[in-house]
Amino acid sequence: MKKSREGRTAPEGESPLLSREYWAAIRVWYKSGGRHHLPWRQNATPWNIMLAETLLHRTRADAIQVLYPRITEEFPGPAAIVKRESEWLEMSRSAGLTWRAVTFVSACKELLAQHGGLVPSEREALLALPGVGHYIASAVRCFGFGIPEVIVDSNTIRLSSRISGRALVASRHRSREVQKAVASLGEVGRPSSPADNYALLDLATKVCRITKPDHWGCPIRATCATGKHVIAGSASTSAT
DNA sequence: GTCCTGGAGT
DNA sequence: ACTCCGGGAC
Repeated sequence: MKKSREGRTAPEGESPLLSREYWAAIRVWYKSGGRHHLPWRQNATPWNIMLAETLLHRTRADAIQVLYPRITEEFPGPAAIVKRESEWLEMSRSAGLTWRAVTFVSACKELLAQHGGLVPSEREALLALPGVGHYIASAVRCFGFGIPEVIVDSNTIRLSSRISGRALVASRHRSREVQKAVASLGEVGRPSSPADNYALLDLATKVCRITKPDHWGCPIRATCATGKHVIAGSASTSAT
């Protein structure tokens, strides 16, 4: 009921970065190039997503991939985490967490105390949980609840930056500028569906990599400022 | 040794 | 807005 932020007018309607045809190309690429095998995508409940995103925070997906099935089996909900806290801490420590795992226990206690042990879908309620910021809140809402969201993380910031050719500083991911830039990735500039957001994340990690981006394997290279530049350059100066 | 990543404290 | 956190990959 109260969605209007205090931003004066503001709606300048971000122009979409990707046309309908390029979104179609991304979806085609995603069918074969997406990381559909990631275990937290198989059974994407709000709890599983919250757990997975917490684990993924500071670790690579490969490392969590092996640990995740065991953890979800051992801890199917916040009650299990609270009940066997030391087991949780020990198990998650091997993934390279520490204080984050402790924070997660606090979040689980709040889930039990204030949300009947269930992960809430409201953004404000999610953000109120310890260790849950904008990224995890959006991920839980989108991947866990199926609500279209703009996922702002280093991957989508990098995508937006390279496609538009506009430099974006990832450290300012909370700034309005970056939020809008990432939002413009969505078809018609709106929040994307879970599948589309998975596609963006996979494209970012597998093709639009931090180092050595695979421009030639990119389904949207023709509309990407960075891709166009590189490919045009290679036409005259290939070699090396 | 350096960088990486999102949240929180300052 | 800036800085720290903690382990792994390189």
